Amino acid sequence: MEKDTNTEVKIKDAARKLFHKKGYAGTKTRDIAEEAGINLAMLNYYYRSKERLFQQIMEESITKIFFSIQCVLNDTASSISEKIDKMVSVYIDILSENPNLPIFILGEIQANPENITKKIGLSEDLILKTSLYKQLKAHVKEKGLENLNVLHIPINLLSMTIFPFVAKPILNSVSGMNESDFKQFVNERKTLVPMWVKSMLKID
Amino acid sequence: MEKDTNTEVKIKDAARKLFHKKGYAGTKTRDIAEEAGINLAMLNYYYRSKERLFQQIMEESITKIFFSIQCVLNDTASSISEKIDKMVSVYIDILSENPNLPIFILGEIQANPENITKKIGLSEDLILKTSLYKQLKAHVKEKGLENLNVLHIPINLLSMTIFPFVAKPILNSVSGMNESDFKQFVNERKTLVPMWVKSMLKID
DNA sequence: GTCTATAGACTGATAGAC
DNA sequence: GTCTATCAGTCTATAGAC
Repeated sequence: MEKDTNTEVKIKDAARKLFHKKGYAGTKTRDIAEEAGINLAMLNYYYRSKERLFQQIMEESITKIFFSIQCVLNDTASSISEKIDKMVSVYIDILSENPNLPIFILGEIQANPENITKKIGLSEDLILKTSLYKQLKAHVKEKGLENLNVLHIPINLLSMTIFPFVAKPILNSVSGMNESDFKQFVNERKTLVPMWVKSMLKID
Repeated sequence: MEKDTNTEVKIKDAARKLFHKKGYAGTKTRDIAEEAGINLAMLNYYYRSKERLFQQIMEESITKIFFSIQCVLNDTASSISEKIDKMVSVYIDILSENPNLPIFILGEIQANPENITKKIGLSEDLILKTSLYKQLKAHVKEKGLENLNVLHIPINLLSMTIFPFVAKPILNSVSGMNESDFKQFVNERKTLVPMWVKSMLKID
């Protein structure tokens, strides 16, 4: 067991912060060392190389954004309505604490599609095989919405939940929002987004 | 007048492609030269520096994604409904031809918020002072939706329109979509997204 | 305008002292 | 484990021939 401010942890925390903000190519190992308050040589002592350090950060990031909600999507005990509420709430909490996470992952995938999508297990299990997806398929049939491609629904849910965070700096500029305004705006969406999505499904 | 495949244009086309995909830090001048089929020295002959070339690409990109729809948003002759239809349609066409544009701009802003937001004129004119925004303010009052912060509406419109493009590589992996499936999926949204947003506003 | 060759600065990584 | 010093490779940019 190590104390929670030891060198290894400090390096990873600094790396996460800088990789998330600047991406792999935009982050220099010297910047990570400076941010962590340690020597450049320590980075290679603990993590062998910039590439290996990046892989660790990327794996943790993928886990956080893709697998955090899997238990919600696959809870066979909960209804569609409950899953929608929970999903939006969980995501908004995650993104509030990791605002740079979505652009980081999407940017790295765009720059290097083969590496990222292959390395991580992005299979059809993530959406098509979830309990939520099966419930949605049954629901649209029951409600006479057969013409609706069900995939639009989770996409809308994720769109309206994630997009305000990726557009946050622009929102600040074009609407004069400050940090506190943004917090309130996003908090309103915890109830609004589920309401809108349920309306698309004729729930309630 | 120059022929449309001259060196200067070839360099800019190559630079746009690579900057959009890899970002500023991830793009090397040698890669731009190779992609353009010209010599590295030519890049500096025509554009002085990587930084200046990037600024030109960035300005064009900002114009394309922010100012292309300003005429739609400020058309005093059209209704809210017509503006929504047009906005989604125009954006989907732009993004279909420039799929890497949103992540490029959002990524550069995240990496360097001061530079980008300040350099470009991201004032309140872009949304708060548009004809659409005024129409929306009047509409929610008329429909008894005063409790709704109007800003949620354009955010939802942009969310549901742009997000499928930024998540395209993930969508391919998790849903088995190919290029043709994606085209159809996005095309469906040209009618679905306006329908959903109008429903939020109790239009129709 | 276009090329080759190279200068000059930066970056990732390591050797070796402590 | 931590530091300083430095190597080897890469990157942007330019000088100079044609």
